[in-house]
Amino acid sequence: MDPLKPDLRSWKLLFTLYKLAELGATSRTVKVSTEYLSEKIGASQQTASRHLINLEKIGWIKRTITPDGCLLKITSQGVAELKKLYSELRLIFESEYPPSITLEGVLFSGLGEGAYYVTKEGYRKQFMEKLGFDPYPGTLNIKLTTDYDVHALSELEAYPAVELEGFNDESRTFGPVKCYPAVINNKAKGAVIYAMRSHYGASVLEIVSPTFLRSNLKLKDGNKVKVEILILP
Amino acid sequence: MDPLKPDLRSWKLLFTLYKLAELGATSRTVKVSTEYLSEKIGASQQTASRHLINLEKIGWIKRTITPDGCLLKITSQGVAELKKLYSELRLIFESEYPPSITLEGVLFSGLGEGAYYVTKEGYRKQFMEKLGFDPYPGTLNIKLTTDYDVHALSELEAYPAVELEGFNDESRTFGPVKCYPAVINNKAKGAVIYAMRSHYGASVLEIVSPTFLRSNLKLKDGNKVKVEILILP
DNA sequence: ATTACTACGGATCGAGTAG
DNA sequence: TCTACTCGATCCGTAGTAA
Repeated sequence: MDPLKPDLRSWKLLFTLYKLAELGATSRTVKVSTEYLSEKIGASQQTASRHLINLEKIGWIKRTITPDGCLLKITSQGVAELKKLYSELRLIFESEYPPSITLEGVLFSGLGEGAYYVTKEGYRKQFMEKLGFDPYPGTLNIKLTTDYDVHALSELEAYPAVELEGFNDESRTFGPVKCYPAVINNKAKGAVIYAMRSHYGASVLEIVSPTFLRSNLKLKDGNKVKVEILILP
Repeated sequence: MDPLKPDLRSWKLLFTLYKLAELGATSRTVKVSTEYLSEKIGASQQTASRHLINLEKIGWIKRTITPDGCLLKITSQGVAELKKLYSELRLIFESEYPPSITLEGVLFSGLGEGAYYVTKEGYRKQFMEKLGFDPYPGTLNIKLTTDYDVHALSELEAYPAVELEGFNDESRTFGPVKCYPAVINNKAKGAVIYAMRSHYGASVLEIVSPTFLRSNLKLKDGNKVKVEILILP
């Protein structure tokens, strides 16, 4: 029943809350009988009553019982719950792109040159500015193993990215780079560097992060790694 | 499990569908394991699996099982379900007014003059045009009995209405009238006529409909009548 | 590693009913 | 009438496990 950890249980209540919102309970105090509500939610009068009791308990509605119905109003907390649902759906339907893409692959040791590029001041400054972290001097190389993952990565190209500008060094030119914020193994923050180099073809993910992930996440070569790439809205 | 009649049961599946949409399954084929999905919906792997089976059964998703996860895409039918939810929420939050207001009162016999006004060609024509029905020559008078109902009726004034224009007869002038489409006792279509006359003060609802409601709904003086007033978006 | 079956137990529901 | 309690029945999520 913890509203902070929405699971199937509180979702049932959210459905009832949603139906109350349909009756106008977000803006006005509405009078509904539990019998009437039960028809709206497709359950029994007793279930409707119980739901109202629980909704009041978790603070999503304010309830006053009268001899011929309940006077109900959704609290600001309840409205916030519905708005959360609403804005998530808006993101899904109004955004051109999916909110995230999750890929999986196998960790392997690269040639160590990721570190070289990442520590170049020209890039490093931009990592801090645009991604919000100072990159650990080294990258994680993930080999994609399935057709699905390779294909999904190729789709990524069309999505909006964080763009790092190219720059000139004393000795050479460094090209522009595209990055995508990402979450590694559901835990660590980082970013996928797209096409920094094409040594490995289109089936390798190169990941930069603020910490040494191999030790932080206890990763070894050959481990499966999950990378959730976040698409900018 | 009937998708056309959303209840607590199908809502559970809609919840899972919504979580799949968050993963981008509306626009792409996504690979998710039932274990991963179970975390997203706050349930067990087995429950996630069952939900996917049921979602496929009712045609909301297309599913391909692979050795390391399911390839899932939400069907157009599934997307339609989510859009229905989305547009309902949009109506709730983006509309200035509640979608409907339900009032209750007691039927009583009026002075019979409702019939006089309703049959005037000047009004009758507009009823047919703007409300879509030819009014039965007679109205239903509902006396509101609780403070809640009287107060709710007074709020109605601020909401957008169907406006019938005034007109001139040989003998006199008929003023403009505001109407609200309504459903009587969850069954019959009709309309509330607002302030056609103020004989009864602010605690009486006058209802016009295409049929003789007293016989149609088996109503007698003193019966409780429920009127759901529909607010224009 | 997956998916998804069976068995079980607790959560939830609806009938009856009290207040 | 209304709400909401108790109490069986049912449902459904979970554990264990097969494929």
